[in-house]
Amino acid sequence: MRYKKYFLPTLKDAPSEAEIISHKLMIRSGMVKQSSAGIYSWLPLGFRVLKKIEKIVREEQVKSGAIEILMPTIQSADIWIKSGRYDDYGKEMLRIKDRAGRDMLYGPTNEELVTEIFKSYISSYKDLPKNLFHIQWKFRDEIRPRFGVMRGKEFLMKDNYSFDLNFDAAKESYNNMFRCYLRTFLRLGLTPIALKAESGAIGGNLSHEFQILAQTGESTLYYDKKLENIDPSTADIEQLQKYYAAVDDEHDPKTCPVEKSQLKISKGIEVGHIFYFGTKYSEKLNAFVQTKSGSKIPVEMGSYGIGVSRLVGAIIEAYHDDKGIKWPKQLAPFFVSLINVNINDEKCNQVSEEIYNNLNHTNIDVLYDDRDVSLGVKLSDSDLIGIPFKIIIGPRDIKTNQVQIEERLTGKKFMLSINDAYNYITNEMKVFSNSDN
RNA sequence: CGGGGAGUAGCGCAGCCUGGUAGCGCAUCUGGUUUGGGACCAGAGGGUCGAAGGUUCAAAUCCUUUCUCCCCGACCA
Repeated sequence: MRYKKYFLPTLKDAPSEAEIISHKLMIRSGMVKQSSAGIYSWLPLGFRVLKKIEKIVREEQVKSGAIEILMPTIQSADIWIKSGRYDDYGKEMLRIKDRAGRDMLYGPTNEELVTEIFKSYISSYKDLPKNLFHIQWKFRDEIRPRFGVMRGKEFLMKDNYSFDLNFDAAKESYNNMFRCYLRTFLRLGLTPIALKAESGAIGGNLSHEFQILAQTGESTLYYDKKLENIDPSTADIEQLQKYYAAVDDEHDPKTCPVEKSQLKISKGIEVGHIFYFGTKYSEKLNAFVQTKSGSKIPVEMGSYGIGVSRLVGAIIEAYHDDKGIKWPKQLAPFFVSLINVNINDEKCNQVSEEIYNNLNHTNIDVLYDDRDVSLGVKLSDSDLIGIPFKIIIGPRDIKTNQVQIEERLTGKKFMLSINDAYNYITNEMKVFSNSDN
């Protein structure tokens, strides 16, 4: 992408409406624009990151056996009346009437709808288990939206729903998702902390919330040090659930089973939540399946959510410095920032174009800064938007066919020949894309 | 919803107390000089001062109503 052709409105000063660092950086880097309280437009840069996070979340779902569907944002009130939640959900639910005066709503979650889908087609134990997910915009009319996209009214959520014959199978589905969540967050570059949680409005009796560690998080977590070294491929869920982790208001130093030296305290942001709720919805909405013996029993369900748009803010909270965002490579909107120091220098242009074309042919996302502005502006914009690598092509070094490489995460800077620079970047790209799988 | 704060140019702000017809920095545009970490000089454009009503010869400024946004709390992916 050529910068001059792109739409990337960066700002030196953050609007006064933004309070926390991720919100400020998202506005300054031109990722989002607030439309009204808690509702945002995603500008090109933010949209790229959102899609990358969504892709990783999706891939991990699929790997874990969930099947993707897409349910509508607007739902009819009648299934919510059947489940009893039309009244329970209260003012958080945005209610709408269509032209015929029918009661509709903008979905805050999808238990009812997915149960309706399930029961329309599945009636035998032979078709179980099933696990359906979708990634769709939700709307919750929050009393007070805040922190930018971290607590918006409109947000992108991955939610999935498991259907099983009995409790043991449902528990296996639950544990499968538990593992999937750990893998997903680790792959996003985050340290996930799973906490036993109250299940709130969604209802149920087995529930964990997933927080990620970030200095500016909303809640204070007390947890066993060992949780920081989870290996998702070998982790034993039963074992993991025994590790201590609690939010501050549930932590009691007198009863805490973890030695003081083994106890870590950190701030966290909730990015996921999983629930087992049994037959709560299947009974009310008549989602019954026939067992081997011919009897009909309500299907056992669980639901699992990840706040995809919230993750954008949460990850920035975890990855930034005073210059801007420091995207983990797998999430960066562009992998490399190609900086032409002087667009009026013929050799600089020629070499820049050459590297730009080569990177494009290798399918490496490159932002070519071809603007006629000073080097400082280009460098600080690149730092602000958090691109992992810079290739700096300037008249001084190009005389000896050298370019400078700079790594955003480490601050490492060094000179390479033009060819080596290209090879270095493609190699970095390979290293990180292999480590994902 | 309770408590607090703010709406003046795209962004950040001053002016309001003490009414006299709007200003600064950044950004934008033009010309020139520059160019290795947010350049400089000269010039230019851009605002029904959130909205409505009132007081007054005169309102960004005083009064009333209203809308919006932000922060703290209860709620949540």
